[in-house]
Amino acid sequence: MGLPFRDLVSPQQLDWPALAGRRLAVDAYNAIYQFLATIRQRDGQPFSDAAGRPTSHLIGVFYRTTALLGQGVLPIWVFDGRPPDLKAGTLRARFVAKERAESEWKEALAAGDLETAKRKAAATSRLTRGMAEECQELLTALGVPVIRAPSEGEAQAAAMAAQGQAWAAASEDYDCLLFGAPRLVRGLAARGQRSGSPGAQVIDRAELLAALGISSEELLLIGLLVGTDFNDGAPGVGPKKALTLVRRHLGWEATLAAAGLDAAELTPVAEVFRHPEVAEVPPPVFGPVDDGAVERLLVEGHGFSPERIRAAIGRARRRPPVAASPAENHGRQTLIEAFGGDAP
DNA sequence: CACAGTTA
DNA sequence: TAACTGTGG
Repeated sequence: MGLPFRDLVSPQQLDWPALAGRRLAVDAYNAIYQFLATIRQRDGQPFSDAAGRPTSHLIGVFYRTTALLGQGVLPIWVFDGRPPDLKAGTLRARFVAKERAESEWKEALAAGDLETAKRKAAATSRLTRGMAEECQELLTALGVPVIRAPSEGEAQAAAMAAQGQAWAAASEDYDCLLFGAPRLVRGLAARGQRSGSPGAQVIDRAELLAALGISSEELLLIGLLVGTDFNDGAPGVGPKKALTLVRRHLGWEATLAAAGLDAAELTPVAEVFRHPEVAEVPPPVFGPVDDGAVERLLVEGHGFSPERIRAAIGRARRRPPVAASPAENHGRQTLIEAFGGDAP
């Protein structure tokens, strides 16, 4: 899945006030897949409405978004378009892995092993076109901008951060860094309004390169060596070995050759990262929550509890004040700007 | 995942 | 108030 960069990066912890007033280009598919994997019952069965239609994606998107807004964080949800042709192999492998997890889930259930069952069930998650559209509809009703990327959502999110339309890209996958995001926000689980709640971690791309002593192209090389969604990587080479090799600064061809990879074959893969297919998008605008539309979708459409929905919308409206001093406010958007000059 | 109710 | 546990759909 994502690049194994955990051992290479040293993230900086951010509390909620540090994120307030900032726009985040959220990798929607990454977040929703996590919701589908984790918002499940004890036996691994996903949540569903009375008609048996899944609702885990809606629960996750709704509560994540209202929690972020309640913290003053401004999420722009960026959805995937058509995957690059080079991803076909990865997509096939994922399909096979899901089939396998499906049978292992059933086996665990038959054996009465609920813990394994839930873990296997998580790996069967499928995000359908209809589910993505439903999430987009919900987000629009919440007054939150939705971007449909032409191709990879992470690439679009990275581009938006690079262009300053967002402060950072938000994803659990490190791929955003290869796509050029200047900052990557991870761990965006918005554990309530509670004091001392964790907030999130940020990885600054320039700081990362400086700390590792490598260039942008060399970071891409590490990706190619360990493998991405678009290539297999060198056998036996993980992040540590890849970094050691890249630090010899042998250059593009020699580095790949040293790991037994064919540079010519990897040029199109590198191009996906260097020049990803992204769209120019208008400045994202946040609007007011359309209570009626949210309730129609969640309460009437899927049997959510109206009390819970109203309570969460209320929390989303109760945003913290914008940063106190101009210095602290640097790089942030005031809530009046964010809400199209119509702050409540 | 995030909420809500419970417990100490 | 914080930590824990069951529930939501």
